[in-house]
Amino acid sequence: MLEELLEDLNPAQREAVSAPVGPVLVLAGAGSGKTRVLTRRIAWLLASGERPSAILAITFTNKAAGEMAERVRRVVGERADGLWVFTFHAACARMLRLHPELGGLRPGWSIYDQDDARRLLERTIRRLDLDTKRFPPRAIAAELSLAKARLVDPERFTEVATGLYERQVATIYRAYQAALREANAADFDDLIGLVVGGLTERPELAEYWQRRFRHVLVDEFQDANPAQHELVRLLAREHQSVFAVGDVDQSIYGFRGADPEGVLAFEERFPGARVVTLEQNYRSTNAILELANAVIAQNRRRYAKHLFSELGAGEPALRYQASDERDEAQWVAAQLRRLVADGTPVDEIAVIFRTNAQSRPLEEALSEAGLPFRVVGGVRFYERREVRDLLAYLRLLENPDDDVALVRVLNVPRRGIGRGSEEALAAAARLRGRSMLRLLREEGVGVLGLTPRQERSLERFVALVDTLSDAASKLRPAELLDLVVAETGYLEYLNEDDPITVEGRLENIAELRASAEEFEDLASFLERAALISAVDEAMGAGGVTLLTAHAAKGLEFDVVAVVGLEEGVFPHARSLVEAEGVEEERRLFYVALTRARRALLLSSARRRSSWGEPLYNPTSRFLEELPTELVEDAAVGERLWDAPALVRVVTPTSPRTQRRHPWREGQRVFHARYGEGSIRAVIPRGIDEELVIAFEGAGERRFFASMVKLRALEG
DNA sequence: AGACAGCCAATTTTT
DNA sequence: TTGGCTGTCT
Repeated sequence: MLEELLEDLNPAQREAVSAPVGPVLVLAGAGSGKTRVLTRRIAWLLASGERPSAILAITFTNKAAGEMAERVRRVVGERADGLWVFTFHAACARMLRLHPELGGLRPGWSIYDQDDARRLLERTIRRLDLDTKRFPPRAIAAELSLAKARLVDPERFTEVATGLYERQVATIYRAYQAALREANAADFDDLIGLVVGGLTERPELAEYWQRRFRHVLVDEFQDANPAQHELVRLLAREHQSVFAVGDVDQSIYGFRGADPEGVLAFEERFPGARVVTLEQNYRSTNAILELANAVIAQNRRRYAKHLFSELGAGEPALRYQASDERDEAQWVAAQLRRLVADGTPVDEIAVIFRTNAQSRPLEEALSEAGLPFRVVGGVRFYERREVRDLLAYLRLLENPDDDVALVRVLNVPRRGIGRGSEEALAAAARLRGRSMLRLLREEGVGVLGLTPRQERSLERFVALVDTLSDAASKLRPAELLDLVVAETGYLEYLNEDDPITVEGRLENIAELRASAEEFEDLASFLERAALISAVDEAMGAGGVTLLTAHAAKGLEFDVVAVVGLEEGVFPHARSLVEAEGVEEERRLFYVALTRARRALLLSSARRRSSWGEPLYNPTSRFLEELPTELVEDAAVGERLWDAPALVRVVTPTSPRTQRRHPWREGQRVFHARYGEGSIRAVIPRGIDEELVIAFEGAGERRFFASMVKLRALEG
């Protein structure tokens, strides 16, 4: 049984998987099978008789966590039940959900994502009478995030603050943390920080978790920040069984506090650690690996490592210098079209750029070339306004102290509660030391000194929230969501607000409902909604993938085009003035190159307009670093019309445009809340339909067919 | 309270 | 170029 788990592994992979229990560091080059090693190690531990619930496997993305759980399950089946395979944030959220006191939180606490955190921070800055020009919330948020990543709390921040500016930031930090606490909320960084704090200061809880997790495994270890390193250290304190897999050469999140030095310090932190290096690559041709090796060899701070593969010599990279970004995009499109005509599937192709802003000309050129494509990481699902609005309602029901959620929904849909009312409410709440909703409930609107009209609006809002609250404990999350939509008149609001976008927004709400459907309790649904970025949601549809180098990490494609190889673009201008900046950019370029299995296209533009202004950047230094014998220059002027006609183009279709149920007038239906009724009218609304249903006792109600949960009755 | 026009600023970003 | 915010007008 144990031996079986090692059969198809190479010697280095075997050594890692079967290492005796204790600290193990696996330095895994790109494409060297690190996920396979990690999942096999979990299977190995289970096969050795370890309980699943004693194992905590940590990743950075939900996608990676999902894949790992899936792969473990494939190997060990139901013996994987009870295993914790989570992101750092999800693992901490789960611990805090089980033990809110670990982080000084009360049950029902909220997770604030970047947007919520930024809003709270902005309010905090204004409240301190500081200028948001001088203290831009975005920049301050980044600074505080970095501080938290380094476990610098407000007290420590104050101690090390030099100069007036830093001292004021320290004041903001302190006030912001107080505001979070009052709202019974934790931001992303706090999820880690609060658990670390709790494990440090609460021995009885620390003991529980340290006993529970006999083994901690960490993927993408080079991306862990000091707070996360400390978390791993604390969790593994009792058993010292840490299995960390990482590649310093792929550390591309230094700007967010990731600390690849932590990889290098692993052996000090965990004495007696075994270190295994995986250098055999199972992904790319040797030409691609030699290009990547040559680039990364220019970096100083790294463990020397030389990737090789048995997948043949391969073809040199094709390089093209375009006149401008449009020319560049057209060249890429022409090349891709040729490759597709020759049989490369479109979803085995990626175009990688440094910044999202570069995608537009590529989208245009691919459209013109008739190639289907998808852009990864535009506006993300959970960042869409309608999704956030509805989640805010749900959050408020779970956590009445969540002022950020309250402010978000206070006047959405518009109900006559304007800035004046909001400010009066915020001030009064602050003065009386309670949250806004609590103040309204406990003291009424009378204490705010508002006009009768404003008071009435606020009272109506409180009545609405109370109605929803009463239902909250009785309904499943998806049903509660329906109720929120119905009671607030949210669909009508969307339609009035912007009829053009309403169709897409309805789809989003339907999708939110579908994901709510998977949950039995509100807290877990909200936790998931806050922690998932739904990057995965873009995956699946066929087409050329357009994405940033950051988003490309962990993915692989037959063909990769890396565009915009100019000084100031890639490497990014900002990196040129930062210490270690260019080295991180070089790692990013290395990540981009190593995504390719068979072929690489590299391009640059002599002229590129950015924000309307033309820029003339020299070609990227990274291009100069490539071995000349592995780079071939493309013929100048090769264009779309030189490429062969397409054999076939796969056009993505949206599965959600299909109707779920053919509702018809006169149909008898059952609704969980309103009971039995009959359909009075079916009105087409874009891709959706609006149903007018007359209920016995509940009167006439309107729903969108894609969202309402109805059971068809006979007759 | 809400609509609108002008102004400024602008990486990457798993969570 | 876009989007987000501020201040003014209705």
